[in-house]
Formats: sequence, structure tokens, C-alpha cells
Amino acid sequence: MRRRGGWWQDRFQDRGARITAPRELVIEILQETSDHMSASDVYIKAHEINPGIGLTTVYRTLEMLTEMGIVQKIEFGDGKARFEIVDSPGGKKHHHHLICLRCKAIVDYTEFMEDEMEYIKKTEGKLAKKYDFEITDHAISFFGFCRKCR
Amino acid sequence: MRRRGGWWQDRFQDRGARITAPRELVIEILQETSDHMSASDVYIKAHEINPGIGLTTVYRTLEMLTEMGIVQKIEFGDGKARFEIVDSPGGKKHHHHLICLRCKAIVDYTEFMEDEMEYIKKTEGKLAKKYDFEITDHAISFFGFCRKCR
DNA sequence: CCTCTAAATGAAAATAATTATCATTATCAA
DNA sequence: TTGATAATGATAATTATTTTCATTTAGAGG
Repeated sequence: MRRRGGWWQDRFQDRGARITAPRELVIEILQETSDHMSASDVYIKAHEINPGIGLTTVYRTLEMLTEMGIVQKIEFGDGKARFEIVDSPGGKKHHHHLICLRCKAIVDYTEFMEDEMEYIKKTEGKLAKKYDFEITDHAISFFGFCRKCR
Repeated sequence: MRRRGGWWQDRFQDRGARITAPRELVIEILQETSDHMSASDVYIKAHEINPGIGLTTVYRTLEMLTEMGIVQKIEFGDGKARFEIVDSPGGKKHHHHLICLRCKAIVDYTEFMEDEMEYIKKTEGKLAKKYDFEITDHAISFFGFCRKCR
């Protein structure tokens, strides 16, 4: 039997969520990819490793991880939601997206984060206070046209 | 017959898109609401005014307006896309969203735009250059938990 | 003001993502 | 180890969105 849990273990505990094989696997898969995976993508990969896993469980797990702030659900406009790990230690770098309105191409960018950090920190605090929100994450998207679609 | 067109007329011309009753109506509806309307919401409203309009046309029109940058397609994570007019003269104010991960409540905020403007202008230019994108719009979302869901 | 052609429309069918149901299984606190 | 209960997974159901295709219409050019 594998060692249970990881850096996210505490968050499970806080919420009274059980640590199960499917949940561990979904996190592991998202942690090891740099793709924008749909629920179905995750399911296929999960199924290769552990064929016992059901699609429904993948959906439920992704929803739960999203609520817990471990995963970010992103929708690029092509009809299926994508999921990305948020800030795992040693995982993907903090990034945002550039989206082509015509061909739906996605570019991840990780640059210019110093400026962003400064802006986010400032705004997040003010918003949290004004609207009584506990802010756990943010997303920034730029829309436009890539070279080919102009 | 109604007068054809509006502030968006030129953008139609540029693209060789025809100005039709359904298209005018969809724009008008989005312009007059401050809700986040789904395609179905728009259809229902449009249908009240002109029962000849079909749901398919509403979908097609929204898609087209999104590509033209007249409308922004937003997905909050509840399975249906929402649509908002972008910067119409005298229309809705530039704003962004605060989204509760548990109950999916949405707060529109229009504050702190000076800081944003500064950050966006800086970043947009650098991104456009580096990735050869023509950037026409952006979206910022903050995720977290509202008072009730904490 | 006509005419004609490509663009746009709408009804219905098809598709595909996501969610609900419910009997079975497995986690983990005691 | 055990038992209450959370989690699972197969299947069915739902629902947003897209495709198809025959019909209509906008608007450029005469």
C-alpha cells in the first residue's frame, strides 16, 4: 500500500474529506502534466493506471478539488472545462492565459509576474475587505487574435 | 422599418457581416441588462420581443459577437456560458468578478480600476509583442469564499 | 428601385459534457 | 477490529451546444 497523502493532506483533513486512491491519483496526474486537461483527459489517464476508476468519480473529485482550492477550473470557450493544479510545491509555475478568439489557441505565459504580483496583492486585499470574501486564487486572461487568425 | 446599426456597425462592415433583425436584437438585449445572461436567457427575452427568432441563431450570434469583441463570453463554472457587452457607449461599466467556489455566487466589482489599468496596459503591450497577439480584451477573476460559505 | 447570390435563419435531430441515481465498497475514528 | 458513513462506479438522465439542410433575406451591383 502506498503512503497516504501529500502537501494537500491538511486541506483534506480540515474539510473532513477522506483520502482515497482515486483522489490521490487525480492529484498526481494533474501534478505531473503541463497540459490543460479536461475531465475526460484525466479519466483516460487515470484509467490507464487504475482501470477501476469511474468517470463520475473523476468529475466529483475535480469539483471537490476546485472547491478546496487545490485545483483551478478553467473554461476556454470550447465547451469543456479544463483543470490545473494550483501552486503545488515543485509543480507548475504560476501562469495565465492568452486566448485566440477565433481558433481558440491557448498560450500560457509566466512572464511579467512581478508587476502582476504587485497589482494583485493590492487589489485582492481591498476586495476581500470590501466584499467580505476570503480570496484564495485568481485568474487573468487576455483575449485577442493570434498571428494566423488576424 | 427600424434604423439599421449602432456603434457596432463598423465592426460588422469590417468583417462583411450583415446587419439583421436577430443580431440587432441580441445586442440590444445585452446592452440593456446588467445580468450575466446565458444563451438561453437571451433567447427567452428575444423570443418575447420577436417570436420568430430561433435558439440556434442566438447561439450563432453570440459566438460571432464574441469573436468580434463586441461581447465577452464568461464561464463561471456552472455549466453554461454567460455573455456580457464589452464597453458599449453608455452601457455597462468595465468590471470584473469575484466568484464563490462553493455557492457559485458572483460579485461584480468596478472599483480599483486605476491600479488595474496601469497593470493591464503595461502587461498587455509586452504580451502582444512577445507572442504576436492582437489583444482586444481581458478578464480578471478572483476566487474564494463568500461570507456564508466560509 | 429591381435582381440575384451568398449569407443568414430556424426547426429538428444529433452530439457531447456533466450530473443524478442507487446499490456496493472502503475509509478511518473510536 | 468494527461500524457508521463517506466515497465509488455503472448506468441512465439531463442539458448546453452544434450540425444539418431546406428556406428566407440582406444588400451589392446594375
